[in-house]
Amino acid sequence: MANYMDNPATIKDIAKRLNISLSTVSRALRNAPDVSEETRQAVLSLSQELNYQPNRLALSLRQNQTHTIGVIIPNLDYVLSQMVRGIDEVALEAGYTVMVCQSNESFGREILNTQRLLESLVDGFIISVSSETKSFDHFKKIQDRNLPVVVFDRITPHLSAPSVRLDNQAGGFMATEHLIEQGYKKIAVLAGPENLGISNSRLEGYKQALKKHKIKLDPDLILHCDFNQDYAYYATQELLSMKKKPDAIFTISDRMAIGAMLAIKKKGLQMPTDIGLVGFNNEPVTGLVTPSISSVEMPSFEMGKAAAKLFIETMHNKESATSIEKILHPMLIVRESSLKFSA
Amino acid sequence: MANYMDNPATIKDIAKRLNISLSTVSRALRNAPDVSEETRQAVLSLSQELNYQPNRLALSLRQNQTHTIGVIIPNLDYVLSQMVRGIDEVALEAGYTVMVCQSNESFGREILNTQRLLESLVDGFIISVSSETKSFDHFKKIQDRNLPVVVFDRITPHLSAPSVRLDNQAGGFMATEHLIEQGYKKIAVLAGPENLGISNSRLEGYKQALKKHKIKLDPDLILHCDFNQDYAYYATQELLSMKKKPDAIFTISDRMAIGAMLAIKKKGLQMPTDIGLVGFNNEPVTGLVTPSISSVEMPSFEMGKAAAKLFIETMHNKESATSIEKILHPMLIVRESSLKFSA
DNA sequence: AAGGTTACCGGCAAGGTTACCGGTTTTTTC
DNA sequence: GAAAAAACCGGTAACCTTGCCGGTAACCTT
Repeated sequence: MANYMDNPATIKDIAKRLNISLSTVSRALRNAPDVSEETRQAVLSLSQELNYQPNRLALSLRQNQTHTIGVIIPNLDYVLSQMVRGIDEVALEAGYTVMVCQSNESFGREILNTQRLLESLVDGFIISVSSETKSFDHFKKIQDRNLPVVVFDRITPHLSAPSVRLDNQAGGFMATEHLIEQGYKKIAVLAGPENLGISNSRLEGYKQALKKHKIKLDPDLILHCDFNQDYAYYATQELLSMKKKPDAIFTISDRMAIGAMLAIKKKGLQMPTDIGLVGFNNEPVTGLVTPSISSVEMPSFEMGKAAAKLFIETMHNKESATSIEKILHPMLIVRESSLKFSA
Repeated sequence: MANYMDNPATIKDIAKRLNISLSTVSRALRNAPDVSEETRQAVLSLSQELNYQPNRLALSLRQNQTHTIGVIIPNLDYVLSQMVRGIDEVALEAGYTVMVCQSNESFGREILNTQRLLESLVDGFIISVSSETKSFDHFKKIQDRNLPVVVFDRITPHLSAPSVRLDNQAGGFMATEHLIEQGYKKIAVLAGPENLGISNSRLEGYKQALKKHKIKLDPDLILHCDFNQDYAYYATQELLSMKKKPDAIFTISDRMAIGAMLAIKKKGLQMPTDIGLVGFNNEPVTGLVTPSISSVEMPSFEMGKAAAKLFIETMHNKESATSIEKILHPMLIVRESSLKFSA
């Protein structure tokens, strides 16, 4: 009744046509021993003729792995897109497919994503946590199942797993020191959300730079706000209406730097003379606005690749090295917004 | 020997513990009839206790569907990220997970992606074709397997499938007409790759606008080049060194508009007085540069949602309506780069 | 009292693949 | 020429779930 050509061919079809057993076909296709060259050739050529493709579901069911990596990220902005491209690159090469889920910075969504990916029986996770996330129970479920996890970019001490991250502290340090060297005295920071590791590390770098150059830390110059252009805009307006107004601002992301820039312009101040500005991420837009904005570059694409590589390593020897921490280095790109004294 | 708690519980475990058969457990869990309320409750409560999750692989194998959508896109730029977010949104809601693959505008990569997703036994595809793609045999393999396909954004007549797209011609038209109304006489176009539908539609809109306003078409003012800032930069330099230099440029993407802007600035010309500029996509960057760039906005997020919705519809009644074409409408955002006469 | 209906449940097969065990044939070895 | 080794192959179970069919008991019908 059913036309054999309708559905994709299976080893069963091959076995029937060649009058041999399933096992033999399976062995032949996998280049296992215990198959005569003759039958192997017969199987191989017939499988080509029938355009045989192994059924991944059956395979996964049998072998208990899906060759799929679950990737959870807060969004798909410029930096994360680059990282995803890096992950994709390495994963594809290694025979994995990735399932990318965006949490949209929402805690609930992150839980849902985790749940869904677990149901999809992914072989493991590559995660960058949402900024809303304060509890980590949903990730414990992953480790309960003994699945490998790599965290990247936004890492967290609450999740013990191999990680790939930027040396955020160094980034914060070099941005701040650069401003100091340019003669700025009262440097404010627009830090990100308070519970986010990368925010605090970059802030730590800022503090370190002040300390090195013996500048007293002024807590009023540190403002926490969301990773968001609008929030940064309002925060900057606030800063600029202070009595002891800052003469430079370091923002922890470029999105925020843009917000700051707009507020500065609105106020009628000039960069870099009245006020200096340094951002973070080196998004292309920073080089296009006027004045162009100095920014700390992170090797996003490389970070994505590193995360995927680390994942695959972890995958292959599960036991070892839960405490591997791969750290990539930032680079300061100096542009007009902070260059008081041109070189 | 094996600890029962090690591996996720299966219906087998439940059956054993309750001393009933697999079938009964299955029926109870699916709220099928032919199960007494008593046993149903017993099954349900034990399944909760054991934290039972149905194994999706076995389910997929049995039911011949994976509840997974393969998404193939050329890259993850601003517009496509929005679209993917839209797709994600709807898919999640409908119980699907998506596998996003980037072709990186490479034909070979697109073939590989298609292959991989087919192997992963996705239930269907949502596709935006790469700009390099001129042959469509790899997509035929999808339709050979009778899998539903929805094409979006970059659609192509060579692939007969339901589609979601922007009214690109209208976009090209409104951009051009706007420039004409602002008094520009010699309007050049930086068109995209020649074989790409969206390029040609936008170009068609341009021609239509010229025709309506009885402006003679000058073929020298139409330049095809890659969707790329650098190419656009050089193309614009070329345009500006012509004898009969244009007084306005319409670029088919914002990325190209940026390239054009840089070339114009380099040449020392002023926008909008010396030369007008309109881009396409309304990326945030267009509102941030100086002068801000007018651009044609497309509802990317909505387009993604529409594509996913259409996919799910197609999925549910496979036979019907291969020729559905959902068209969304663009909107012109006027900014400084083209506003000769302020309103 | 014989037959029919209903409510409930179990057995088996199917879906595609591979691991394991055991069996048969051929080749090698002394 | 017999025994050991090697080469080759088939059967079955396993992975987990569901669909189909058949079966048992209790109840209801005439």
